Amino acid sequence: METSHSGDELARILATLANPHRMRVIAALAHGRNYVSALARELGISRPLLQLHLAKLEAAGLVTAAFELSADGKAMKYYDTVPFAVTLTPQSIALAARTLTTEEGNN
Amino acid sequence: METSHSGDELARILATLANPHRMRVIAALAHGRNYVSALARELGISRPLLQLHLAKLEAAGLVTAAFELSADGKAMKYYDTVPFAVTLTPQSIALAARTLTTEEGNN
DNA sequence: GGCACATGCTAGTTTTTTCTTGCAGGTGAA
DNA sequence: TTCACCTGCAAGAAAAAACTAGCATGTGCC
Repeated sequence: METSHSGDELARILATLANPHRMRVIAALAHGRNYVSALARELGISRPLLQLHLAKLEAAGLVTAAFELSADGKAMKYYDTVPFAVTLTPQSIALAARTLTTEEGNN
Repeated sequence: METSHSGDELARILATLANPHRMRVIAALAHGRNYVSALARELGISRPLLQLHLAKLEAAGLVTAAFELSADGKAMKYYDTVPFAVTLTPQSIALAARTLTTEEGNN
């Protein structure tokens, strides 16, 4: 299910998804949840970089994070995808554009 | 109708749509085609800036351009939206991510 | 203790994108 | 000719995003 987004929300979602790393993160998490260090190894990127992308995905509401204690007592941060469905058409863009809050008045 | 996109195509489409100015351009053109100078006035942005955004929209295949002679013989460049429909879900992202061509092997 | 694993954060660099400014060309009409 | 339109392009500045490197914390196990 998908509620309708404001123009700013939609712009943020699109900007977030429009990145190869983040697309791969979504793809990896679609197979199942994972914690950041393992995910970084799986994707072959550095952990700080992955954390940056995860933060953006979470800010856009596309993934969720949950702390969990492993069997040996370590705190792991598990990420999972949030089910979303966004349909883009000229009309849906036009509708969203009406609620954009970027200040006008530029030349 | 919408054919399925490669990961790179999808990324480009999303990056292109994820911009307030370009969303407004799509919205304006959804009401009807227009030429760039008039469109710039309508949107309240400078013509060079609009041309930049139109070029990106055209490169992403979201709008088309056509030259046309006005009644008084001036060459006008008319832009129009291309009907598109892209649905975004974790699964569709995952599918597209498999065809990304960004070189891997970074740390 | 020392190693291997987990997390977080931040400062600084590199790269990309966005935007402005300014110039060029063309047309028709007064 | 001059004015009001239309187009195109490019150089440089400004802003935003991406990325690296490094240091901090904590845990359990050998």
